[in-house]
Amino acid sequence: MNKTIPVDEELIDLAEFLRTFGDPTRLRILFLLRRRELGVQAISDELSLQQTTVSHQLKLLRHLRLVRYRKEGRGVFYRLNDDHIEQILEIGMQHIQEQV
Amino acid sequence: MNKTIPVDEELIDLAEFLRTFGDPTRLRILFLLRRRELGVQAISDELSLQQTTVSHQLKLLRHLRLVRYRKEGRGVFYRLNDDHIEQILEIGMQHIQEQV
DNA sequence: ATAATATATGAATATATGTTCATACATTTA
DNA sequence: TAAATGTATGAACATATATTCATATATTAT
Repeated sequence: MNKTIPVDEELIDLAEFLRTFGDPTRLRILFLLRRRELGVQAISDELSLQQTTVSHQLKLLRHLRLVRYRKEGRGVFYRLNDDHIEQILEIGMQHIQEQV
Repeated sequence: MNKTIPVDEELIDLAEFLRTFGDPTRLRILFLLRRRELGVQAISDELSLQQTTVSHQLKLLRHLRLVRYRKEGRGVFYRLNDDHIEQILEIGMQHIQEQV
């Protein structure tokens, strides 16, 4: 394993990426999308969040590539971007469920 | 795999845990500790950070169990808590290094 | 006991972040 | 084209967070 410290730009990108997992609302959206692809409306309804709140958070999730999306008709459908996302959620859950 | 959404308390704990990876200073500390156990002074010197800055961040890292520590003499020596920490750093690095 | 060394903590401040309101943009239907 | 539907965006506000300064606590050495 490579034990060097990443350069500043990488550290900033990495922090930005991992920070995106650091909000309960975004986590709810991610856990929901872990099940299946969903549109904005469906996410809002399922989680009882305002559409604008969901859209703002999805914008972040898109930019940091935690989710992908496709447009169909007047809807936009989101899903998790790749396996990394589920892996981090999984490891995180393991960690917090450990006896302290 | 279990596809349910964690309950609120878990979501808050998980967010708090993962958010802790979301700052470049803390990431620097974690990558440094990935190599070997280190005292506060050594961390400050190595990363050119003030001792108080490092102590404040280590307090966070302790509380969220990203690091463990042991006291020896007048020093306090920190190391990564468990494999989860390295795993998340590793997956995160993979993610940001992917071609966009 | 006093001084020296190592680490931790509280308050203050500047910056970042999440949610809401208002509104814009895009696509489909009438 | 106008209305309806679905989604996105900008500004504002309240709260959270990172760093610094001042100082406290703990351990060792004199």
